[in-house]
This record gives sequence, structure tokens and C-alpha cells, in this order.
Amino acid sequence: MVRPRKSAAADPTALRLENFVPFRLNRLASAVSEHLSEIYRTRFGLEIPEWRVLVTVGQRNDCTAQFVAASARMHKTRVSRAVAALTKKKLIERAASADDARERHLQLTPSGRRLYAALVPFALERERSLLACLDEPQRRGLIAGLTRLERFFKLTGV
Amino acid sequence: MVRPRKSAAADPTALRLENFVPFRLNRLASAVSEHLSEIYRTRFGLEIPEWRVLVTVGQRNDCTAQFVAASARMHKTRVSRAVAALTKKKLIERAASADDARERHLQLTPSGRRLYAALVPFALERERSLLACLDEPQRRGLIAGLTRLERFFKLTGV
DNA sequence: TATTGTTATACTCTATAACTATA
DNA sequence: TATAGTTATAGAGTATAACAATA
Repeated sequence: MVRPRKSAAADPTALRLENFVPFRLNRLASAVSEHLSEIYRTRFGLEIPEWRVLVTVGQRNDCTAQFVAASARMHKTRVSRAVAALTKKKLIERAASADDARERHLQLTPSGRRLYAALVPFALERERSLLACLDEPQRRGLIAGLTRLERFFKLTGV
Repeated sequence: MVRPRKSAAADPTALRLENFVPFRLNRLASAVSEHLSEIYRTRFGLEIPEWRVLVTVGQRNDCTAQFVAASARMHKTRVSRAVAALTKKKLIERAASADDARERHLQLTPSGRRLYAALVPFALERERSLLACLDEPQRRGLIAGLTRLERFFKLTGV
């Protein structure tokens, strides 16, 4: 069909979508996201918001919905619904808080902990296998680039 | 200051969302996307799908909707609607094709070309200012990493 | 019978707003 | 009066499916 891609960096005043970093970032992020959400769903029965909540709660075991929202950058309604879904699946429990009755302390149930324990190595393995296609300087550059851009957009440090 | 945020590599069996590359990629991509779509909308009156179509058509001036869909990785209905919106704004024209009457040849109108000419330097400037927060090895690493991961996910080459 | 492109419809995702129960 | 969290509702955005015109 149409002869593809390039010889592109040639004209610096031309914009080729396929070389435009914001576009590439977006395209890559959705490919990665699709790839992983497929795994989370079929393998662990979790949607992405549920996955994020499970991981955040599992990481400190005992935190509020508000904390999850801030650290996973999710809207509180999204957190609330994910928590409800996880509760229904008996993976998470909502315990009353002693010092503030409006809050709920989120904790993994035993089966939530089991799922978490199975899920984490799996996710890390996926991450490793993604990054395995990079050599060391590339990997470092990518991570450093991510870090800088995150700072640029003030995404970290919640 | 090269103190990135880790202490996380400490326990390789722990998953911290803020260090998990797929999550970071996603979060960064949506921040960039939000940032740019705000500009496209307020400054040029374009939604992202329209922007992508405009850029793709402008780059070769004369292509079919199918080509746009393949090269910008958009669903054909999304292309169709973006083309309709751009046509309504008189930025694009649909011309009949000589060799296949099902196809339409998409071309920028004079005002579409003017918008394109204003938009491209602007977008490239934004890209440059994003990447300006990286030093040269980081920039190269990031780009190389993107390229490898794109290959991994078979995103290139339309 | 397959393909280009359009439209209608449905679905997913997410946010806004309104609410409750606290503080 | 403000906050934690929930729920109802509405709004994007996008895909599926049905369609018309052509190959």
C-alpha cells in the first residue's frame, strides 16, 4: 500500500505525527495500558481502577480513600466505585476510623492479600519484560526522562 | 540535582505505583495530552482528533480517510467525524476520486493551510519546550526508548 | 462479495453535582 | 461551614453495527 515512514528529521519545520513526542507518548501509553488491562481482567478479574486501588492499599495496608485518590491520581468517585467493586469481591474491607467517623480505613482481606501477592510479581515481571527491549543507557534515559517530565508537569510528590 | 525518586528499587518484590513504568507512562501521557488539547482548543478551536487529521492531511496534502486512520491510529468513525467537523469549519475539502468513487481525497482549504502553517511551529515549539527539561543523553535515551517500545508493541510502520 | 466512508446506536469512562454523615 | 465518602446523573469519547455507494 502506501510506503511508510520516513527520512523525517530532514525538515525541522515539518510536523510528522509519527515523530511528534506527545503523540508517540500517548499512543505508547494506550498500547501498554491495553496490554496490561487485558491481563488484569482475564487473569485477575480486575479493572484498572480496581487494580490501582488494590496496589495502593496493599502497599501500605491501611489507608483512606482520600489517600488512594491523591497517590494514584484518581478522582474520589472513581476510587469510591473501585473500592465498592473490590469490597463486593471480598478483596478489601472498610473499617470505621476511631478518630474520624467519616473516614474508612481500607485494608486487604486475606484473599485480597493473596491476590496482591500473586499480582505484584506478575506486574513487575511484565514491566521487566517491557524494559528488557532497552539497553542500559536507554533504560536509564527513559526513566530519567520520565522523571524530569513528571517534575515538569508536577505529577509527583502528591 | 539528579536525585530521582527511588529508594524504591530497594525491595525488588514491592510494587510502588509511583515507580511502576506503565502507570507513570499513562499518567504522563494524559498530562501532556491535557496540556496540549487545552492549547489546541482555546488557541486553534480544534479537538484532538481534528488536530490529528489536520496534521496528517497537511503533511501530504491529499490522502484518503483510510490513510489517516492507519497513520494516525484512529478508528475510521473517529476520522469520519473529525473530517466532518473540519469540513464544517471549512478547513478541509473532500474531493471525489477519479479512480475509485468510494474514496474521497482530503485536502486542506486555503484557510486550513493557513491554520496548519500557524499550528505546526506552535506544536513543535511546545514539544521542544517539553524536551528542553532533559539533557542530551536523557533526550536520546527517551526517544530511543520510545522507539524500542513502539517496535515492541508494533505501533509503527502503519 | 468485499470495501470506503457515513450514520445511528450503545457502551465505557469519568466528572459534576447533590447528598449523608460527620467534624 | 467544611470535609469524607457515596450515589445519581450527565457528558465525553469511542466502538459496534447497520447502511449506502461502489468495486
